[in-house]
Amino acid sequence: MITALRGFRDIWGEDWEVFEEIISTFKNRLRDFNVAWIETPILEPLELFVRSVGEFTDIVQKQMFSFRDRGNREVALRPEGTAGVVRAFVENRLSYPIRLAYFGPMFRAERPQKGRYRQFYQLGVEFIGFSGPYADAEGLISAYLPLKDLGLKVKVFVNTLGGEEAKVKYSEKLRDYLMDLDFLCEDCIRRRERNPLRVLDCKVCSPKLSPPDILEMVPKNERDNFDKTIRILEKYGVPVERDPKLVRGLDYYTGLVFEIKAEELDAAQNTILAGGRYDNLIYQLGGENIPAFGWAAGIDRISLIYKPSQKPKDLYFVVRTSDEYFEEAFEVLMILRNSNKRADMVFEEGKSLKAQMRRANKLGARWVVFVGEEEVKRGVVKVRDMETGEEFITSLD
RNA sequence: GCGGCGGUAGCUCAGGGGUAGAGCACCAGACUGUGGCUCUGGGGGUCGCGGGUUCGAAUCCCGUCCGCCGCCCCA
Repeated sequence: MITALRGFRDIWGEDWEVFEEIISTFKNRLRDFNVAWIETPILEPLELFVRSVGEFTDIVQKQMFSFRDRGNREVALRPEGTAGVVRAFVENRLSYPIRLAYFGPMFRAERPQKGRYRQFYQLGVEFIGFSGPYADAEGLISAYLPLKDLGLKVKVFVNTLGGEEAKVKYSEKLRDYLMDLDFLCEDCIRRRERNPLRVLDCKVCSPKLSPPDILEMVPKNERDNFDKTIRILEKYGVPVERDPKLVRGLDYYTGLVFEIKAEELDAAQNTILAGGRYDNLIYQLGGENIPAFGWAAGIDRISLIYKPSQKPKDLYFVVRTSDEYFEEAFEVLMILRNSNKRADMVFEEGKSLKAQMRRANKLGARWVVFVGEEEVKRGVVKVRDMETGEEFITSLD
């Protein structure tokens, strides 16, 4: 048997319906934010991700599906959505400001786990040409509202990187601070040299730390923006919590960063949506110097906790008393479908009426339509309501 | 990429050197035109795959693939 590759999976039936409900909930809400939808390629030049996500990030260093195509070009399956959308924005010279939204599969060669796949689905937005605290706030609100619509219990964590300079400066200052400590765990001793920001995430060491706060290094205007953004968010009903340790794993973020976590999920996969401001990326990718803000939601993870709405299927199921009336039954089936009814019947021959009824029941049919000698003779059908058991005769709908 | 645990019927799992099991699901019957509930019967597995040990392996050993958990990282 040939099976799917590690970390890749099939999604069908109820699982796919859950996906669709989640996506359409986002679509409905994002419509109110006046977004335009965009579809970009799954395969892009490797260089695009090296330049945007960051050459030294883990994603680029060890998690990309990259290879040479037949023309010997270095290409990669997209590990995230922002790079492609920004590339498309620059390449097609889209007018701005513009709010773009996308949905599609992303690929990362990570170790699979629950809620963590090598092909996973993200729905995201890029608000290009918008800046300032109101823009940051509306961007975050556009992420929060769909999650509320889905009925999820979430917590919003925010922080600011205060611009590229403040980010670098802070990283150095933090390293200095950590170098003087003698109680760090083995992992953190290794981390403090290469990636001091990660030490802040360590479950063991973090509680013992009193690290310098990045806000002390953030320029005053950035700090004012950050404070004002939080005030706006609170005014519009988005409860936020500052997490001074929050730093995103992609290099392109420059200002506000945020993560939304689901309370119902374990820490390993509880971040269901994340994003932030990236004011330099468009310029870095050959465009004008345009500020932007974006986020991406992990649909696979959201589908782990979303409880689908239980809407009954109004399915009509046509049964025949004998295969003699197959043709008439099929005719009824097509009449139902032509009047836009969801309808089905048993196509295998030699199935007893009882077996057909069982099938109808299994598929959750609301109505069963009988076609038999009596009905054919009189040019009518008998309809049974499967919930109440009531039956009635009617001419063809 | 590293560490731990696991893989037996469609699903959830028991069995742990001597003929492959249960529940659920599926199929068919139980007053000859009617589902669900109940009863009866039935089909279905090269016990993840490959190699080794053994008279004999689902069972023990090695490898490998896949899954889950943790690390790393992230949606």
